Amino acid sequence: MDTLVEEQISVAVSSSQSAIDRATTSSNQTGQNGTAQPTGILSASSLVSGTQVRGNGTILLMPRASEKNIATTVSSTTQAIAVPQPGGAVSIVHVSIPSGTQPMHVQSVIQPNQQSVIQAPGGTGLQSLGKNVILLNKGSVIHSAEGDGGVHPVQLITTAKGDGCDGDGITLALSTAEDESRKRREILARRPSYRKILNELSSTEPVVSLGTNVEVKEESGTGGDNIHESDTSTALASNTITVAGTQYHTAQVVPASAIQLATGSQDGTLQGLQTLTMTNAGTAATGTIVQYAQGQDGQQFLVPVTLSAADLQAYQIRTAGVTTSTGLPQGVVMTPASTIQNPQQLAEETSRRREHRLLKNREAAKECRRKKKEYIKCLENRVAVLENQNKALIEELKSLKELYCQKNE
DNA sequence: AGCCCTCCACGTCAGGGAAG
DNA sequence: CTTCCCTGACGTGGAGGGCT
Repeated sequence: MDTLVEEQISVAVSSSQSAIDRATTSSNQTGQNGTAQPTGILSASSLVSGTQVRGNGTILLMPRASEKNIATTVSSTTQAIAVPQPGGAVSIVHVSIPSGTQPMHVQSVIQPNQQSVIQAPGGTGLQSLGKNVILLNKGSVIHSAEGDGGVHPVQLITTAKGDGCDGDGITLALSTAEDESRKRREILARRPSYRKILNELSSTEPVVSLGTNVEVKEESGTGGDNIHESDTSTALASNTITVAGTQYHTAQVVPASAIQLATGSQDGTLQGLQTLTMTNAGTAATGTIVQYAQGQDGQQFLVPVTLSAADLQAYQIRTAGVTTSTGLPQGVVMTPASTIQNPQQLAEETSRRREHRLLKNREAAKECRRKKKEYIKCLENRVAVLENQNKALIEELKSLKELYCQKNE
């Protein structure tokens, strides 16, 4: 379970010397695209120094040093508050911001690189909140309970890469009144898409994938096999692989070239020279492999196979037991291209493909479980925030009822 | 200590969906 | 259509706790 770090931060905002960085905005901001934006929009360009606008859609306003109790003066303009959490612990942050005559309380659960929910229950209204709290990751939800008890969603407009902007531009805009109720329902009812969340999560993390440079590592517990595979980004040479005492030779990749085959006699003397021209119709990503193996009857096969880049990564062939002084097996028998006639070879190829698939699936399953756990964590955080919000709304309703009763008396 | 239960992580299989 | 990736489902083994 996550350790919830509860912090109490009392914040009064000053105009210039506050320990928190502030993002200021005016009622007529000019956005990054140069167009005028409506009131209440906080654009990335308005952020003051110390503010980090991250590529993953996070605006992080760093408090200076480790100050947590900040005494500043009230400002009528925007204040942005950020609370970094070392170690990635979930923090519940309560912030009191003087706004006019009444303090506004903001509480949030913030988790690095995850969806966060920032909420500000209270009667101070959305206008203040919309200008005050900016710390969110992509996909975050910001709620503000207005005095009427309604919950106002704050629309997050993120100019992502590919839409013509630089990818760092993030604007926070208040939604229009006609959208509010609909969006409120959507935000509250929306079950975050598992896949979407995971995509967003993965976009903020270095992706570990099996690229073209595959490093094959066999687990020590699986028979102690020790496989070394050549880096396929380089030209493949003939390498020797020892697996469980059996020697394997990696194939020689011949890209659209001629192959010279020298067959030797039993005593190893050079009897003749055969030249095979193998045309490689594939792209540069493909290669022609000449593989040779010794069948159960001692007959040896030479099998040219055109492989894709993926296949080249892990390709290996089994050598014949005895080779001549030329380095080529004795009694070479040519087989048609892409036709593996040796049952043993076929079985090995099938086994190799299966092992490769299982390895991939193993990794995928691990990744899937990891993402699922993160997703569940995210849901738990959201539940916690919504419960707090619900509690705050109930309290607000209670106080409003009391106020109403007092007025009527 | 031995047994049982639960939880957790893992590997594998199967099926669906996306991409080429 | 094929290939690859993702994910639910299932089985397995280890760890930890409770009970006898």
